[in-house]
Amino acid sequence: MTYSEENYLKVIYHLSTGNSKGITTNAIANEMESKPSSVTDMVKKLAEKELVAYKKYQGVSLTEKGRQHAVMIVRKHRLWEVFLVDKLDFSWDEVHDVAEQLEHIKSEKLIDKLDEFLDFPTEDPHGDPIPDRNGKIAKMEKQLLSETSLNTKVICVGVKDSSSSFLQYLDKQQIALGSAIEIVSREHFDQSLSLKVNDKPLSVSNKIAANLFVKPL
Amino acid sequence: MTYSEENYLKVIYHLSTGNSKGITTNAIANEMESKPSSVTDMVKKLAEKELVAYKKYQGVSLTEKGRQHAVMIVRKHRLWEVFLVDKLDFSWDEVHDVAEQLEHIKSEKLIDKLDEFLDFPTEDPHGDPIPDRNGKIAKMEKQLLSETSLNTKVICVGVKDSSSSFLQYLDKQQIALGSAIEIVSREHFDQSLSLKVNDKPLSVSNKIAANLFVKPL
DNA sequence: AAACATTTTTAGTTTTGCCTAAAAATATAA
DNA sequence: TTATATTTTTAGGCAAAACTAAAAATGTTT
Repeated sequence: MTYSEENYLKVIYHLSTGNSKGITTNAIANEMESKPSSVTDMVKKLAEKELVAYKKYQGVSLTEKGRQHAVMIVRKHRLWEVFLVDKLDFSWDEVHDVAEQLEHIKSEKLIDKLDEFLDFPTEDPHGDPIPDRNGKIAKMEKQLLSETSLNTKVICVGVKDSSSSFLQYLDKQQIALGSAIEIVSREHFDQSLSLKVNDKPLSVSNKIAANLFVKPL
Repeated sequence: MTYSEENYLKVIYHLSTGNSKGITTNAIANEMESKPSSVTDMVKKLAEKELVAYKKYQGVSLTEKGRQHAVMIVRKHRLWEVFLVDKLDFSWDEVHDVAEQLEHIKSEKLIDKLDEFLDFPTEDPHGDPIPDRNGKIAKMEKQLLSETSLNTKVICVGVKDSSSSFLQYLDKQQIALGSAIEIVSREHFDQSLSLKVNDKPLSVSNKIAANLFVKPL
């Protein structure tokens, strides 16, 4: 499996979650910052290897085999992120690009040993679940802050958008995984929220709230 | 710098140590398990980028810029080897292939943080020196066991050949870095040696002795 | 120094992964 | 439902990195 094939599988995997239909070549091309025609080429190759199911003009979807491969790449990516943050003191907004490279290292032993070394973490630094060595993903109860009702006490358990600008905003506001959040009021006009984050008052836009995962206390 | 270019630089670097003249395309092709014609192509490209000095039919040598790059790849390779052995419990005969992949990961921050995490090791698991972040290599006093005189007490500090078959042989004989070795006698016929390794008697062929680095106590 | 052998380079292909431009299929609108 | 717009695929090309086979240069013998 080449570097490039792995990237395609990963992208198709991510586009698939919560999307039951076939993934369009356009969507893939957008995500990969490439061209639809390039995607068509690669998708044919992946179909040849039975990693995706593909019918012309109908989009693609992962086969079970393809899904299994994709999940393993995600596992590697997220384990490396934990390593970078927990062991090498990277911050959560710095890990993505390096993990993108590390996820392609081929050695089952390496990844299982790393898993053990990190104490079998179940989530990465952004709160995303880490598949176990069999590809099983423990799903966590979580909801968007924007969809949470008033006066609820919740804790922050993840981010939807993990762009560094969003993560740096959260750092600035001292919101981290594990932060206690209470929704004090919701502005009707723009859906912005008044919060208490670790007992300190903070006002956030709906866009912020729509990218923060929380779970009830 | 591509993956392939890095591999060429690394190979040229290794062939250069202890070899003042230009490195032949044939030598490089042998080392890389490829063909001389392929080497010629790549060498031209590297010369274009001023990483090597190259004159047709005269072989290649690294420029200072090329040497600096090569040393950084070696630094990464050896640091990752330390990581694998010290932190993930790999044995010294298992690390090479994985380190070969990891050495191409691009992130200065990663490698400096890793260095720090490992406590700034000066040698890799085979006793080879690890260049510091400026490319400086501390050279260690060491000699081949085969060139050591009788009745000398030495300790094992490295291996010349780091193939897994040799390393596994050493494991079996319980010879490791730090082992105390005394040369009891040398057989004139085949230059084989009678040793005491950690006070236990052991007889080894000249070939073994010619691949073990030791230093006087 | 000429003849032969070896090494190195050149020339021309192949494969992979991408591209552009044009054609084909599908989706949307009048 | 036909016309128009959008999406997707095909066709043909390009660059990187490898290869084979042939040509050129260098080395080695006699």
